[in-house]
Amino acid sequence: MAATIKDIAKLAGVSPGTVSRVLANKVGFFSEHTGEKVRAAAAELGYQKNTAAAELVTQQSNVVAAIVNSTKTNFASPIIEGIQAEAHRHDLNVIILYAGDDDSEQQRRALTTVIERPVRSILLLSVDLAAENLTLLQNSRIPFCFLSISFDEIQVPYITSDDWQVGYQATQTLLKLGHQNIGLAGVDSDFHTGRQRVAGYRQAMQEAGITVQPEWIQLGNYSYTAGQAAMRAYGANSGLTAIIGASDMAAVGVLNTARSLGYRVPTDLSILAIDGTEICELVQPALSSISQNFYEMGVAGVQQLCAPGELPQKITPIKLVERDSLQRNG
Amino acid sequence: MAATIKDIAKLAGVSPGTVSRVLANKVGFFSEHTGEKVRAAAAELGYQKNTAAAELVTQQSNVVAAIVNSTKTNFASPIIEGIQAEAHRHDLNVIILYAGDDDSEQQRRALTTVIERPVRSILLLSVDLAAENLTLLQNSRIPFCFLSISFDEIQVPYITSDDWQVGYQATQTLLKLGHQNIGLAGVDSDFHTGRQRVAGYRQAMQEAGITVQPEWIQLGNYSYTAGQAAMRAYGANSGLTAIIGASDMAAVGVLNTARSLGYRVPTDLSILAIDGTEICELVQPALSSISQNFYEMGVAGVQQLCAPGELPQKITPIKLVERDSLQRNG
DNA sequence: GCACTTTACACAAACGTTTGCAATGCCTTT
DNA sequence: AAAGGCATTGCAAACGTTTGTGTAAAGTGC
Repeated sequence: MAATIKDIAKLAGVSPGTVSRVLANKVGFFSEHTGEKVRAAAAELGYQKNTAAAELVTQQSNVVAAIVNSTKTNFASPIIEGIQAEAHRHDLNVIILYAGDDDSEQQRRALTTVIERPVRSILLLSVDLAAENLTLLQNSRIPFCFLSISFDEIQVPYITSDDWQVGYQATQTLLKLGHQNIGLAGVDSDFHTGRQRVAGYRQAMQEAGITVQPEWIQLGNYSYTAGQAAMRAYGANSGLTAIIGASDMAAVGVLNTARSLGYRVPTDLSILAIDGTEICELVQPALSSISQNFYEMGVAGVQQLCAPGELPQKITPIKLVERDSLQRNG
Repeated sequence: MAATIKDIAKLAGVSPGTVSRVLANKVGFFSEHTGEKVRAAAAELGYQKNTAAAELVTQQSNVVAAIVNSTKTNFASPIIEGIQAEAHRHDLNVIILYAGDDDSEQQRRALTTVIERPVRSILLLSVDLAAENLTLLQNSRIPFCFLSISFDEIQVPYITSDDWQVGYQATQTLLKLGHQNIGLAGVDSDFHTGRQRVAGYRQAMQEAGITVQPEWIQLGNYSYTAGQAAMRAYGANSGLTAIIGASDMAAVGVLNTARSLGYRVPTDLSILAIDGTEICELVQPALSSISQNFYEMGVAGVQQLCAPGELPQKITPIKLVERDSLQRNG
């Protein structure tokens, strides 16, 4: 139904090849006169290019796909913004797919819809791919890069913050304020990211000569409810004077539950969030955070995929952002 | 480089046509024996279908595109979840594009990347299309539907809440609690949605016999900063006892700024949010809200596109969700 | 006016599929 | 044994582009 290059050719009285060259603006391949004719015909027919067909013959595409693990993770937004901005600079288009939360079936669906189509490269935002899906991805021979997640067991390109440093610096920040009994809430220990954060935390505590009590580390999945659960586990008489939320959401969970348990924040209890997204500024008191540069991760992700040969694993910087949820102890 | 149907054909010793039929599992068109052979060959070569090529010949696609107006709007998530769920049920794939905030150039980019490719239909989440982009969309002849936005001037399919009712019921809720001086903060009056909310608000006030003071309506773009600005404009001695935030974000802006102005919420000031997303539960006090059923909008959106002939404009229900930010006046 | 280059275009193959049609061979039926 | 039916498969066209090659006409230099 839609007009094709052939319709234009017929209307303008030239060959399809010529139309293609005019529309692609291959200068030097057609006269002023035919250029005019073709463009007029195209406009008259309301021509829309069928890029899929073009990609079929050129065997290349200018779309990069971003697969994100959940609609709920709030840090995906700045990463995507970074991707969009940098993609724009390289004249690439971005499509986004949601892969659900650790649902390997949904992951597979998202993955195949992009693999089966001509996409130039794939960015995976914080998605922990099931083993069979990783093989699928690797077999596709499409360049890819993980963002905001790291691995130790497998050798794949990724860009993320130094999670060990995240844990270490968070803990150091609180130690410097005189805190000794410091909790770590909502962190998961199943994946590399969480393990690294815990390791950084432990190292900082050890250097300060403090023995970490087992109950100080409350595991979870970084969610709001994980933060709530952690705080309930600490209880009203935890003896803690500071808590690190393993994510912003976890920190908010800690904050709200601590309040309902009777803590005043930051007077009785300091809270330090990890991530530093928008949500830190929305709650009161605004949460101080070890902030990741998510935007930069997105930018670096598409750069890495545009300039192969670069080293495949990159670390983006983190920094402490002071807001209102920390207070010196004693 | 990647294996094609021809490679499989060669390896299995059959024709490409047969391979296609086996892989598409067209029963009755091939023998058990060749089925085995072909599948084995496909597996051996790690074959990945080129769906773009297939879509070229069949002239149809199973992907629906969702275009969202910004990475920042927090209600996009539940809509997308609804879309995904319903799309899955119809065996469709979903891709998401970001169109930026009222940036007609970015809109055009997003639009053309989907129009130029075989997509079955397009869902536009809360995006207010520039006139020329609407024409582009309409000329493409791809079925589309707007979500969470409505129009009066133009005749297009959309699914959203009844924004007049939103404004009316929000105001009624506060009136019933005995409030008289009620503000409306952060609403925009440039588009249909905002105008309707204001109209509903005015009607409810008028029915209660209250004259709306001009400064009670503070315009804005539904953002956190719009809420802040509105509350600063009201000031510490506003005379208001209740404020409707035009969105969750605006309501949070109002909340935080009110606090810093010395108001206690809800003791001195009741706040009612519009939207009812997750954020209402994260702040303290948790914000009561007139909640929209965003998930349902997503579901209805893909249903509408799967069953043409349905009426093109649909209203999803709203409801009051009581949390902790409202209090009886006097 | 000849050989040569340049310009401007048409032609056709190719990309990886799907699918209508034709062809083959076997099995029934009469 | 001829005719018809059916199961299985191959062949080739088609989808909408891009692009290398071929070629006629026009321009250039001597």
